[in-house]
Amino acid sequence: MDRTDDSLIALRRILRATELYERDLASAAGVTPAKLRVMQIVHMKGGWTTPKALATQMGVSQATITGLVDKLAKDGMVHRAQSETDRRQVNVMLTDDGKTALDRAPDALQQRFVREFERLEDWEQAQLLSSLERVAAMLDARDIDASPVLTVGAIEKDTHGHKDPRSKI
Amino acid sequence: MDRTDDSLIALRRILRATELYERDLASAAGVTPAKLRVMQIVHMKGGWTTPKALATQMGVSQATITGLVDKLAKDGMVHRAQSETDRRQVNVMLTDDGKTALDRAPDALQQRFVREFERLEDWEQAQLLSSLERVAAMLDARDIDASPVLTVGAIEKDTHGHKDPRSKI
DNA sequence: TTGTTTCCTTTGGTTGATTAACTAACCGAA
DNA sequence: TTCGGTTAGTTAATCAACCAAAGGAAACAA
Repeated sequence: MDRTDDSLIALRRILRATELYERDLASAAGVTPAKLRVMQIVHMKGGWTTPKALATQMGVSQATITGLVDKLAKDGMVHRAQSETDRRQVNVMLTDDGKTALDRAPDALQQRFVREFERLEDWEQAQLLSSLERVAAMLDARDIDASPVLTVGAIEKDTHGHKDPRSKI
Repeated sequence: MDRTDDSLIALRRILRATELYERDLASAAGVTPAKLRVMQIVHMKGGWTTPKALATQMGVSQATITGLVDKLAKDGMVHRAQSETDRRQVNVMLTDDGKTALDRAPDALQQRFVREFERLEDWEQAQLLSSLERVAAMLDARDIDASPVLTVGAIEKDTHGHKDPRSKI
């Protein structure tokens, strides 16, 4: 019985599946994964956002965002426009082509997860959620720092105070 | 209470933690993630293996492995030796320096998971394992030969029918 | 006004990946 | 035994995605 190894294997399968889906998704939309991520975030933010916000959310430097937006602009997926309120800022907006491309890339992984998840019994959903949050806490150093000793009772509250507004899969 | 959303968020945190960890490794001790992965696999295989096996396991092309092994050899972490049984083959072996470096650059993320996991009660381990395997099955129906090395980079034994082996989230 | 900070781009890299073309070695069948 | 096909690995050219450092320009604070 090697539960630790089996758990690691399961975890890795989850990561691997996500990776593969991300790639399929991107090729369905005709862009690379990183560019698709930019477009998804722009869409999620209501159609426009700034390079700064993109860099923060994606966890990369602004220089990287400049490069990605350059390519997306050349592909006609987004366009830049100077902010009227702060002329240092640039607004990155989806073009109609960009929106069309996004539509062609439905989030298959998320859809599949949601479909399967909602088919589960109530108690199964609760257990899965609790387990996932626990694993997330185990891997996410910020939570470890915040509460170094995890107890069963701590599971419920350990996502509160999580500032980082991250996207779903 | 939206369990589906919360589960997706937890999943995303798991992916995110892995992603960030891999990047952090790059800045630590000069060991880049891809090179470390090569060394881990060589170690796992008992101290030596071939470029072909590395390419298959990591899901990248042989040319990529050549490049990585080149750099590792230049760094003095591995060395090449022609196989005696098949002179087309090259054996990639860890040097003493390589072994030392592996010890010094442990897989912090995996270690953290293992440490936390093994601190859990027996029934908690069982529940976590069952949940992880369930999620893995939900996301990935394929049968992947996964080894217990927790990295985003793929380890896939059977890449047949997989035309485009890329990596990196 | 002047100095500082913020937002973004430019420049000049590195890493990790690809494909295509090539060499060398093995292997099976005529 | 030698020819043709397959396999293993390297080389070369290229690309995507990242970064750090060094700006420019606008906003802000003193």
